[in-house]
Amino acid sequence: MSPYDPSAFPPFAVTVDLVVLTVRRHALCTLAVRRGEPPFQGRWALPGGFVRPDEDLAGAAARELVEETGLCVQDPGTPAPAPGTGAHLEQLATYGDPKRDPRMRVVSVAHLVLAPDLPAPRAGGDANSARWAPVETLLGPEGEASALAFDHAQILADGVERARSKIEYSSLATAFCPPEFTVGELRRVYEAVWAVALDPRNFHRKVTGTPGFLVPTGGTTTRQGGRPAQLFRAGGATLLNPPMLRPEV
Amino acid sequence: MSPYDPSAFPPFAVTVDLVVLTVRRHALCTLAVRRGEPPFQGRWALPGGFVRPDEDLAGAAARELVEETGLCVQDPGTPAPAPGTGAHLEQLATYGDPKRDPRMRVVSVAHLVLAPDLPAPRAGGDANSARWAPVETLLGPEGEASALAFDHAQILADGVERARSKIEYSSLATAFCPPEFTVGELRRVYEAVWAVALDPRNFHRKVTGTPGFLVPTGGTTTRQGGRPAQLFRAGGATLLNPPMLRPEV
DNA sequence: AGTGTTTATCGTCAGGAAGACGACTATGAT
DNA sequence: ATCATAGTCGTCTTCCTGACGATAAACACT
Repeated sequence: MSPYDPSAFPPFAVTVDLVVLTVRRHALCTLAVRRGEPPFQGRWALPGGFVRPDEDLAGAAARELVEETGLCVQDPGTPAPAPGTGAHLEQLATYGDPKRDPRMRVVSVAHLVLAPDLPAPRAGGDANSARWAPVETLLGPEGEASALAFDHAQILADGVERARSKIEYSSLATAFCPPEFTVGELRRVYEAVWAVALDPRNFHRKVTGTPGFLVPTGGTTTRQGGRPAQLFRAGGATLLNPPMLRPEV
Repeated sequence: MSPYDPSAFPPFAVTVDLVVLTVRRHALCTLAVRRGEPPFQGRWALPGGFVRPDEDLAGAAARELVEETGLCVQDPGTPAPAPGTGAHLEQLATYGDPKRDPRMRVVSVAHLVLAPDLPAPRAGGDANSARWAPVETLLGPEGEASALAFDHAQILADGVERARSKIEYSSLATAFCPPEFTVGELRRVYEAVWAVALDPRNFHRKVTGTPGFLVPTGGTTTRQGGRPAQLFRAGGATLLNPPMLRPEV
């Protein structure tokens, strides 16, 4: 058989699933929707849906994101024209185990979205309920009652690990922040994503000393209490060199 | 419409494509096959083929790899039982632009394979010709006559970039080496993949000083000429911390 | 007004890692 | 014997980080 015979191919369903991460109340949270139908009816799952015949994968992911959250995505691939605006979206990995969906053969292209803290999930489309859940809860002990549907626990774990490692060597952590933010707010993002405590003084030295990472806006804020802090925007740099080091243990 | 209605979904063809990288004569090379039929007849392309209804994505990639090269893959996920044996395989990314194949909607899950230098590509299966080509050649100037079919130039570029960055912080470079190798051979792998020159003394200090990276076998070899060099096997460590630094510029 | 608390920011110091590079060693080739 | 080639061990300087002291500027009390 020809490896590219277009007339005889096994048909697959292709979906996109979304790992939408944000930082809420010092914890890394993800968007979960409750399934309204079998299989896994009533269980939590990652948002997602079928790819349409005429859209590409990133487009399908962006569409699902708007439908579920109202969030707009910075043009993928293009360096953000207005850093801090909108969310970051990237492809995560593809999951295609023959048995991952009991009904049929579904290949799901998972995407990772990093978003600033949002007011509240609007249950758009057909999702009759949606919520931000701490990833600790969803990935907690094995066999948890709150376990995610399908292989979504694995997808979420992969997405979280991707985010954890990517903020080491890129400026992506700013995607969790509003357009203007303080060094302390950025530090709390790192602390939430890595679930560690960082030294405020060394962190400040590191981020302000990395060229192109942060651009001072001139303003200050006191919204965190304490001494007023300088406000920054994300700079043009996307890669951190040397990287931010994740503490051991 | 329900996002998971199994009865009405747009059918896609799902394929795997392989970026098989190796180091030959101090150059990073990839496996290319010549297409025997339209579209892109006579052009070079990455090896690949349809995913079968009952196999998972990594399994399809491993099967295609055996068909094309005879190469066996270490059980993916499992830490290599015999490091240096077989090839490393991992998922790279998924390409699903609606127009990427002019005939039909094809979503391709690209995989990356790192292999030691192999004798010669055996044109297995139906590939009437296959060769190792330096990635420089295939990715050279835009609009080259030798350009790859479909979006395979993009896939290859992504695979090369993945390999280049992954040998920074992992011990994956040993996947390009035979089971036993010298520090100099490993250094030449880094030099070929990164296309840079590295200081032999600092490189030696770095790799021998990283716990778990290299295990001396006791033997020595002189196959490179010059003073006999110690032979090593890949150690159990998979992550390099701190990473190997890629020289700037 | 004064005191404590919180957060931000600057500075100092010691230790580790890396780049540059000198020196020596052990082979084969001429 | 001499040279060329590769491998291996050291040294020195520089940069970065982690640990942590000290000061600054706001707010909440009393």
